[in-house]
Amino acid sequence: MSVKPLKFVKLRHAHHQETAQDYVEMIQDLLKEEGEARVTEIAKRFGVSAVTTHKIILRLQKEKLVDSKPYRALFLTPKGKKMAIQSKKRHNVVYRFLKKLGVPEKTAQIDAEGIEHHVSPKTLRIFQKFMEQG
Amino acid sequence: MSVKPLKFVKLRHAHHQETAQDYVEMIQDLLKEEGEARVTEIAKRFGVSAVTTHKIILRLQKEKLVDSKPYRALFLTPKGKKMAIQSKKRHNVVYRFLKKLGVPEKTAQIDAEGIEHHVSPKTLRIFQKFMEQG
DNA sequence: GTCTTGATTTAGCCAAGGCTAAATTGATAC
DNA sequence: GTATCAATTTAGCCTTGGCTAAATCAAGAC
Repeated sequence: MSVKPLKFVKLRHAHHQETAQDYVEMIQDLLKEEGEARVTEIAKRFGVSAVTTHKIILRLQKEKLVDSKPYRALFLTPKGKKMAIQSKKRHNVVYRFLKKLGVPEKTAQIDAEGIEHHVSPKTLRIFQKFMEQG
Repeated sequence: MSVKPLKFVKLRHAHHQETAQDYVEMIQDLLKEEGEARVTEIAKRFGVSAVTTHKIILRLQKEKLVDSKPYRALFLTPKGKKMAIQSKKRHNVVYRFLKKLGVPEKTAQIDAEGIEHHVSPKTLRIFQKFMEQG
């Protein structure tokens, strides 16, 4: 058997993107639902402290995904918006795919949250086709 | 819309288990394939340094999943063996499920590696049923 | 028995994502 | 205009999982 680090290397890279994707998605949801996105509300929804959220937001600002002034609400940059839209789309495909398969609502929600970041474009297309036909 | 930290909290807990599961699976594979499991070979297969692997092994020893004496090969405790067997089983179900769906070999391998840790027992049973019938 | 060599371990660094406590600020009430 | 209060930020700590360089050890060569 040959040695295959590739899949594990990819896995580590995926992990590094997960937080960013979850956060931009959340910010987009809040902008839509509440009209604005604030650190405290994000923290509450993720179940972490506001400090943790704040630090992650700082990183996302450095990565030009999030835009904001000190002590003010958060916005997405065009880059952040694009990521949010793509993430949400992928999330929905995974979630609907699981439900179509017969996974109960709540379980589908929880599992989709974990699975979505590890579904490659190829697999996603297959999930989508399955939903449309199956 | 209500606030739901639960799914994200579960996600963080899942992450904390991932490394342990990947490592006990790998150790089991090496014991079977090579007769013994050594730090260097594990590191090579995961694509990380031997030092990183060593530190993770130390943690797994503290958690009573791995057993070994300094400078010697690694073994699984009964607890570690049990985890390895369950992980491998779940991994195989996810992998075969993806292939059954039509995902190509290599993609199925990569995606399964990321997805497996986020598939709940309920969803896993549905995957399994789909394979047996579908 | 000693030497060499490759494997393992230790030391010490970094980033990410957790936390609490304390300081700062914005906005609202008065 | 000032005081208050909640939200935000800073400071400082922890763990995990990365790394390189250096020290230690086991095992085979001689």
